[in-house]
Amino acid sequence: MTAARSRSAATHQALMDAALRVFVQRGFARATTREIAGAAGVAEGTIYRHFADKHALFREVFFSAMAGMGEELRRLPERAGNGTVRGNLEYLFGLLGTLQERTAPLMASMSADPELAGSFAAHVADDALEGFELSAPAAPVAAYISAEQKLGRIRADVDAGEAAAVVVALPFARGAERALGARFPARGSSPEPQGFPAPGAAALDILARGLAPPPDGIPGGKL
Amino acid sequence: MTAARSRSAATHQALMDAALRVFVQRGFARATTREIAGAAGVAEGTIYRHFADKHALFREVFFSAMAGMGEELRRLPERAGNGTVRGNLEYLFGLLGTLQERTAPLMASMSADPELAGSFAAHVADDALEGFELSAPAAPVAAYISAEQKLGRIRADVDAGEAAAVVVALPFARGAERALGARFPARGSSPEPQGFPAPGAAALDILARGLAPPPDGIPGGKL
Amino acid sequence: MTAARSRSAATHQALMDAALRVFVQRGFARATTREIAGAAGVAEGTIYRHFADKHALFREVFFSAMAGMGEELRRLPERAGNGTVRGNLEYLFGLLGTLQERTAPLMASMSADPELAGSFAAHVADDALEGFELSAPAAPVAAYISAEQKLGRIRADVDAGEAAAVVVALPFARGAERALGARFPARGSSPEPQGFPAPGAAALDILARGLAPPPDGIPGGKL
Amino acid sequence: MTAARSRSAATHQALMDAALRVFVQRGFARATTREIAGAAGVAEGTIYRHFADKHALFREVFFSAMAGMGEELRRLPERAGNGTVRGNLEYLFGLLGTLQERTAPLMASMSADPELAGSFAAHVADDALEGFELSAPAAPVAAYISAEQKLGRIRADVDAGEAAAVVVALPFARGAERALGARFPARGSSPEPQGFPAPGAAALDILARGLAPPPDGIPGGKL
DNA sequence: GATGAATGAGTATTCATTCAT
DNA sequence: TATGAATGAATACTCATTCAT
Repeated sequence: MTAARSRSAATHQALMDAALRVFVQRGFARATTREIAGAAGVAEGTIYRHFADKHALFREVFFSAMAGMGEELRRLPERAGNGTVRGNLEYLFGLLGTLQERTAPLMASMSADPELAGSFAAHVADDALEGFELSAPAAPVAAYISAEQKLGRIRADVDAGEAAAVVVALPFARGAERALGARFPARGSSPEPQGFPAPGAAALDILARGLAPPPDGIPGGKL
Repeated sequence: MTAARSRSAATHQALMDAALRVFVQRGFARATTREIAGAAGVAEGTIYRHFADKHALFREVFFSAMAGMGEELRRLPERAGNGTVRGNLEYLFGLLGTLQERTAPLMASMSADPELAGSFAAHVADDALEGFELSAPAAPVAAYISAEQKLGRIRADVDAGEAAAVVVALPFARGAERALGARFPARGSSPEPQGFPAPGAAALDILARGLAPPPDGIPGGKL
Repeated sequence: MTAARSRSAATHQALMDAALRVFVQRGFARATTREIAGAAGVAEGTIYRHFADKHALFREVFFSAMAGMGEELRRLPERAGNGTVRGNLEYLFGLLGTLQERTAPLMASMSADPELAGSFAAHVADDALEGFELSAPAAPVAAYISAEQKLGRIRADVDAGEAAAVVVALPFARGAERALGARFPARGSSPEPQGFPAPGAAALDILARGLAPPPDGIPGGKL
Repeated sequence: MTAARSRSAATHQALMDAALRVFVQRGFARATTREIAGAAGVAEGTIYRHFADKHALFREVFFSAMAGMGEELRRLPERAGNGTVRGNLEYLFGLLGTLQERTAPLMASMSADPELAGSFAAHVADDALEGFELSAPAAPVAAYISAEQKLGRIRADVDAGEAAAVVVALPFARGAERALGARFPARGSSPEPQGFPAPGAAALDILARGLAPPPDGIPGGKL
């Protein structure tokens, strides 16, 4: 029975891995159950012993792709006061970059397919979400910014929520563009994935400066 | 003959309008030629008198959706030195926001479907692109920033290209998230399209401050 | 009016020519009215001013392809007694060869498409057949053989009808095979149209000998 | 597993049988996958579990129709010297007649449809041809004639290849004409399949005489 | 007479899903 | 559990034919 279970679990995992590969490569709509089963080395019918349907398979793959990230994100506010703000933003960018890298191609399938998104939304509660809210990696970021504001390391006169949105937008845009760029065979020019450059030192500088409190005695100044 | 031509042109436009609606509502993959024809009030076969295939229809719809935007974007550098930097960024956000609003749902279909993206990339040269480069709304923005740097209105020690990427990321992320949010029936809570709030005053402040030159005599300071 | 008529007649002929080309190249089933109209340099709808439908166009093309041949064939019996039997057979082979060459590809379409054949059979009486019966180029040949038998130049103990069938079969088979061979890209070997070699001297010899009356005083002999 | 396999094999065979019927009755171009599936008593999609596409189905049907014939034909030269030449020709006519009867309607579809013929030619090497060359049932016949020539039972001064072409032409023409005749609803007259009569005793006599060596001491004589 | 835009029934093919083994 | 043959509804696309101009 343990053997049976582990065999089943292995099949399950093989299916998830194969599905991720195929979803990323072809997109959900063009990913066929036949190809997924083939890539996993099982029969087509086997998919339906492990997942209710193609949508369910996608959901499970998606959740697995962002597993663990929620936990790290929720711990972000604890970093307030430690190191430099810029350093913490850098750490956050790394976190969000990884998340984007993992989920951007899958996300694209969802935003391209309302039916899929609908089935996803409908089942979000049923599956284990581990506290990660889809549209809100911004929430823990806002909490972090708020905490830094109380410590005087981020200027007090910006709305923490909006600031969080700005911060989160950067790696999001980068990931999305990179995912899109990967779809284009890149005619002639660069074989490298085009799109926005990774948010590097300059991007961090701009954001950090934009958030930094004004030098003592000097107000924000005109813009 | 004129009547015939105008009849044909009317059908063409009806098809484009209907296709845009259906592509946005269902996504390219689930948009059927039958539904598009039905929405346009013509027979299915009529589609193929006006467009080589579904991909060609998509391309034309996409180009039409971003018509004119390229021109306005390319004129951005002319604004350097006029008004305030913040004001110009606000104008740019409006421009990019409109562009995103129009193209985001179509863009999603492309990033979700490599075959579609491939056919798009393959035909980009053939269709009238009006100078608008797909992955580079950032280029004219970089030119604008560069010009402002020469005028001393943006600090000289940031890379114009990276700064442009940061600036462009904001409306992009907002548009993409909004498009994704629209896919979710929003269980219970807000009927409003969720996602990042529009880049508002706070976002502009942060960016403008991050780009602003240091007060006289004071270097960039530690971050 | 004469101008109008001749303009119309020119269009009619252009259509016939174009249709013949396209029917031969693509076969009736794959020949589209669009391609035929294009090849004739007229609009698609124009076809229907000159022909009731695609079947009618085919019929007219077919009849035109074998125009005149009937007359020559019917005069064959007049050659009995003139020249040599072998020489007359050679002449006949030339005649039938030409006929085959012209009609074989069209014939193939008919034998491949019962509906087309049916519409053809149904309209045979309505169109001008000029005395040419489809399945009976054998009839005048049989008459010729009969006449030669009476003159003692062909042995009397063969049935004229069956002998005619044998004679007619040769160019028929050659033409059919040549038409079929033309369909095959001829992998590697000869770029020439394969198939049976043209009925040449040897074939004529065999037939002529087979039909020749036995030498005086010697019966047919055992076979 | 055995059961599954036999079930699959039965479906495969049912599909082949049904396809043969429908191809013969309607011709390849007008044979719809729907009708074939219906005739086989399976769903339309099932066709594509057994055959790559309609062309592949046609090819397999065609090969199956001429299965075994190649073997018998290749053994023809072994008959040289046995029985009478006329008897051997009669046997050959039977063989070729059967082959024609089976393949003529399918052959017609190929000669009427270059695309089909092309796909056929392109895949001939991939499928098992069992040594049967499409355009050359004449080859083994030529070998037989050659062998008889060495034995003095067929006159030495005819080219074996051309003689073979003549011999083969007879059943070919008869089969082709019969197939064509079957397409015509036979207006009024004979309900019997029209066309050339079967190559009967007379035809055999003519050929046998044409090939027979001259009586001792008498050369071929004038023709 | 000629046009060519529009039609819409028809076609081959795909693919998620089921179910007997 | 796993299989894979079978399903059948759905889909993009074709093409002979019509008809208003």
